[in-house]
Amino acid sequence: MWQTRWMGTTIATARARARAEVRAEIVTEARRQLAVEGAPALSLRSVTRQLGMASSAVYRYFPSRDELLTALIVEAYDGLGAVAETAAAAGGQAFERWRTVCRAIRGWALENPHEYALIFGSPVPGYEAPALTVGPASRVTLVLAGLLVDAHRAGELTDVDAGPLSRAMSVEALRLADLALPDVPLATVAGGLVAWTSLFGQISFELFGQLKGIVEQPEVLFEHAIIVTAGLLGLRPGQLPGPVAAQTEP
Amino acid sequence: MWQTRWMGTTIATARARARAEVRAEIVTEARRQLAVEGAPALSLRSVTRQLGMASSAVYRYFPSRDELLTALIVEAYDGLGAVAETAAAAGGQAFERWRTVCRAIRGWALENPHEYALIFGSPVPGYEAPALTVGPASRVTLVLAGLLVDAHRAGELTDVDAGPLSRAMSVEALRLADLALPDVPLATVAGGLVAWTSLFGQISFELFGQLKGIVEQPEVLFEHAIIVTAGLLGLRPGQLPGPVAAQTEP
DNA sequence: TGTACATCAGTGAACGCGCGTTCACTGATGTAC
DNA sequence: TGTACATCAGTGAACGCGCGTTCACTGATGTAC
Repeated sequence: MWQTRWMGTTIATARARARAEVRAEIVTEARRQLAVEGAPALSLRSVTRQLGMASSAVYRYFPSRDELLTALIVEAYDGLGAVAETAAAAGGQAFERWRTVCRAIRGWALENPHEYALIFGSPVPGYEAPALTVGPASRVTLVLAGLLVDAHRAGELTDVDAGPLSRAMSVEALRLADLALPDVPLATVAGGLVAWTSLFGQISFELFGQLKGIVEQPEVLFEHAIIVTAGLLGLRPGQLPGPVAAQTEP
Repeated sequence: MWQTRWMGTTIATARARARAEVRAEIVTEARRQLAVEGAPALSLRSVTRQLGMASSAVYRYFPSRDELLTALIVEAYDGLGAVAETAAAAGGQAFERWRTVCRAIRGWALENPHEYALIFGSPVPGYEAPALTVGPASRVTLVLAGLLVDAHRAGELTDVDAGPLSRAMSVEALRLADLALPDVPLATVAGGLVAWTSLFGQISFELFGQLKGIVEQPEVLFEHAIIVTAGLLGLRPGQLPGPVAAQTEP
């Protein structure tokens, strides 16, 4: 079926393709179980059981459970990163983009709570994320950074009035600016860091149950947080405080 | 040894005391293992092993592993609550108190990372925190609320300029104000919620390794976050931007 | 095109582990009279 | 003060479980000539 004139390479490709397919099946099933039961309940045996293979077969694809976990972590980061990138690509005013990206990130988290917990929850003791997760992990962060760069270039950043930065904070901000936020004012970079941690702090509190009994409609608080954190970046809503979309009823 | 004239009650008390002591030993040992290995590695068997008792003995004190976990969660909340209360009791200007409490909370988290993860990290699938954790859990939150109430009474709150609140946000803020923040302006209540999630978001990012490779000195960013989030509450540093204490060198 | 050989995905049994929980028991502690 | 009885903390063996990982193997897929 796969034979062509270049038999050797083509057949080799077919085997490699089969290999890639099984590998993908394993990851897919693992992701499914992660989504349903959460990371602690995920085991190689339950994955292979579900796939109808011997439990030892998985070792042809992953040298250990940790490697499979790593694959899931990478998938999670990539999923979140893709969502954020798509949201940012929609364009529009800087404030609107910030809002769109924030909502997209929260949306992804609500749809994939266990994946979110996997990457933003308590670290698994004994597990050290390998270097290859760094790239996927930075996609969201780079989206946020790019947003600030664009806003600055478009002249949409107003001054941030948090008082002068401490010297040490200036050093941190300067290093980051050189890295990913060229020309963005340091006060905005510093505020951006706080907005960044706030954003995920908000989502974690919601997902991990910390708002229970205190905030009845987390999405309402989230919308408020978007506005407030935008202020930390030097972003203001358009001339009129536009309609707040997510005021859904309970 | 314990005999007195009221033998019955006294001896009964002695037995109860012994019981309480063993129970405390179990919890102490469990807490020790939690601190060293983290919650996932904590098992009844390892606790009793370390204590030199039969693994079944623990069932005289805790009907299941989850009950022991609950005890640890309560202890963690109480520890954090006590630290926050002490910090708030130090008095001073509203901004200074905010800063002191924030630092105290972070200090506790850094000293007790696994306890912090236990209460603010990813929830354990299948474990539902029982109602008796609610009281200890609210201690920190009430400290923060009290701080705003005091600041308002002392006239130390300036206006928060985040634009008008959405109607839904006003409803949330009003309910909370009635609950624990009498007379505090709704914009401050709303900002306080965001500051609250930011505070813990910041700490979680630091503890869970999310700042790695991005922020070199987390305490520097934390000090900045204190100032910035204070702004969300309508709190400003004193007349002069006072010395920032935690600018330690690496 | 045909044949001998190499590769390698997948098997199934086994190892060794630690876990939470139950249960019938022993013996010390406390109680009632 | 002494004795019969009740309570209950702690024991030790056992149950049943699922886990990650290893290993010698089979048989299909691919390669070299």
